[in-house]
Amino acid sequence: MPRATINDIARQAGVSPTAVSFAFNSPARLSTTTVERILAVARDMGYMPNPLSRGLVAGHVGVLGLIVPQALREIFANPFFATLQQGIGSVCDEHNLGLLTLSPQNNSLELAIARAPVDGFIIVGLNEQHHEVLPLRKRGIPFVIVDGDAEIAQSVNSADEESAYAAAAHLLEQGHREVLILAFDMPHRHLDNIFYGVGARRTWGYQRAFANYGVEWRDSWFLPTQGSVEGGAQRFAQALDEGYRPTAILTASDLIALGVLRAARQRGIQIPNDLEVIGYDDIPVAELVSPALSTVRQPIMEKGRIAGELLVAALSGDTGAERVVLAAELILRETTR
Amino acid sequence: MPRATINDIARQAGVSPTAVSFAFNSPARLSTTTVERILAVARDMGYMPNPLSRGLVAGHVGVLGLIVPQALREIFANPFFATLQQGIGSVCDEHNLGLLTLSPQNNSLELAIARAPVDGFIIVGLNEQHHEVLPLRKRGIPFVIVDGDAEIAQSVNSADEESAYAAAAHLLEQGHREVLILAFDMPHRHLDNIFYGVGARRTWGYQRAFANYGVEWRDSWFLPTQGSVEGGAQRFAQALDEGYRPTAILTASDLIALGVLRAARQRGIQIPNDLEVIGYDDIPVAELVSPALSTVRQPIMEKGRIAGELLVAALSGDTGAERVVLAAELILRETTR
DNA sequence: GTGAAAGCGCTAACAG
DNA sequence: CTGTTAGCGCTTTCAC
Repeated sequence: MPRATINDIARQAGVSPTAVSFAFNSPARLSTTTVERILAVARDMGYMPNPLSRGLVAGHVGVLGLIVPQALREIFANPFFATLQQGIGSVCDEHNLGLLTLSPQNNSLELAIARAPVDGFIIVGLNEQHHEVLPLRKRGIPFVIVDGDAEIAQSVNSADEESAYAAAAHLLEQGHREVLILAFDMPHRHLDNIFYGVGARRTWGYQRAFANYGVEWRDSWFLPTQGSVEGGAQRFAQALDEGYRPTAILTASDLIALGVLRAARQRGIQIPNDLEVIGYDDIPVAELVSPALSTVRQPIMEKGRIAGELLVAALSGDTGAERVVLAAELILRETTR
Repeated sequence: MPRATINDIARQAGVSPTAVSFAFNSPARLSTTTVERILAVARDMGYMPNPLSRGLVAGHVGVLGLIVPQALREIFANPFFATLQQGIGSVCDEHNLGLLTLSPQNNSLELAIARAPVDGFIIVGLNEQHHEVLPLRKRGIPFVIVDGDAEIAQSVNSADEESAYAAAAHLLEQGHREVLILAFDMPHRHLDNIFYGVGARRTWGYQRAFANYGVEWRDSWFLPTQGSVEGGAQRFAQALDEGYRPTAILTASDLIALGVLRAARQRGIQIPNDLEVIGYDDIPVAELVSPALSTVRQPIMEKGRIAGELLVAALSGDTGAERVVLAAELILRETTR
């Protein structure tokens, strides 16, 4: 049976559809008895106003969209996103909003964006100029970029270049010269931003450190790695098999670093004695594992909270174009000496 | 500036709105040149069909709703939900759906449900008869219950009674008689199901074990606890302050158990020598912490996947009423002797 | 190959 | 205090 509509209720209660609408939205405008009668009928017939129709008329639906160029399955497996979502979620909680998490549909983020019943977007890991993001700019929908470059839109980033520099500098300072870098791996379909954004900024930081310490930069020691524990473990094992003999490793995320730790253990490599490892993010498990992971801490939750707040502000017409950059700091634990 | 509508595009391209619609949805019905012209204009003006209007007409929006009676902030901080969402997410990935996570709005889940632009719901931790869920049954919207009782709706649960029995029995078998239970704490507004659902089933399991081993059941040793590390730590510390001297503890979740571990360490209590602890869930960190947590493993991801699949099936008219119960098993690690 | 018109379910002027 | 009416933006028969 099809859902009851406002007209069904109106007919059943012997009133006009308007009256039913009022009963739900501005009960004060109806007599108490009418409201009660209408609500009773509605409850009886299991009626609820259709959120789509309502949203269509109202011009908003009370949902924020979170867009990430990865499968949902991967997003929810990643503590970085869990923490980011906590930040965004805290804003949603305050404003009675829902959070819709979206990933590419049929390999197209643009498609996912086009179909999303939301009031605005938070986009992670893509630049404003990205071809799948561009349409949003022309369309009037508010969005904020997290971990990506933006010149017009609002954005929230952390100090990637500086913190990457600090991590690399620390290792070089200790005398390391065989430093392997397990960097982010961008899927081909998103390749147009490989030279920008978070990955690029961190790379610049690494390169600046190498230059500063007079150490030769070798592209062959810069390996794109899938951003998971599994990915880190595999990439590191493969590197060993290929003959790499690093004395230190920098990774694009803690998840990757955790994979390195695991693979190292399996191969009998002592950490930090044989190999020093520095991760990135400082996700909660970083300090729980043993040895505890040295890493770069970025304020992920804060990132989410700020992104959420900027978006909510934009939704209510506040059209500033803030570009927030949060500080990040090197945390030395037990995977460095 | 307001967003461009289908009419704007039609006017600009010198065609009817119908033609524009066709250009997007059934390009075959238009001449190639017309389609191109329309699409060009659309791209130019940054036009995208409004998902709400489209959903209103089509009768679906491509979004699954996940309803949990907790704040979003808490949901995303909880590895149980992260894993559950991985399961649901894998189904969404396959079917090109988005996942909308919702929590109570103005303290009302019903309100959140009413406003959600989704095709169906997955409801966690509430029974079918719950007053905030009941309206869904009358309304024609498909939903599946996870971790809750259902007689009419579909549901996915794990073997709570049996696994709780196993955990308690293990401790009693070892000779423990001072067993503290840190159970789920249900917010007042959801009190109407405190005697049902997951919490109740586990309690029955505990009680059956106590009876079986001839150990007296004391309600005062059954303490509702907020389901977080913090909650577990506080509740345990408080219990100690109140004079409880347990030799073993059963907790409703690993998060709570982690809190117990932390508080125990602060007070110099040796685990497992002074105190044995068994958690519940087997979230990923459970085996990473030290000492590694003994716990009851339930297949959380599988739970999510099955719930997602049941819902997707229901969406396409498959109106079975499955009640799935997954196995759970006791995993003994280092917090038990 | 293209357009007119009706309607999805709801809200909000505007009358009465 | 209540109802009439006109859309919100889109899709979709059904004609032309």
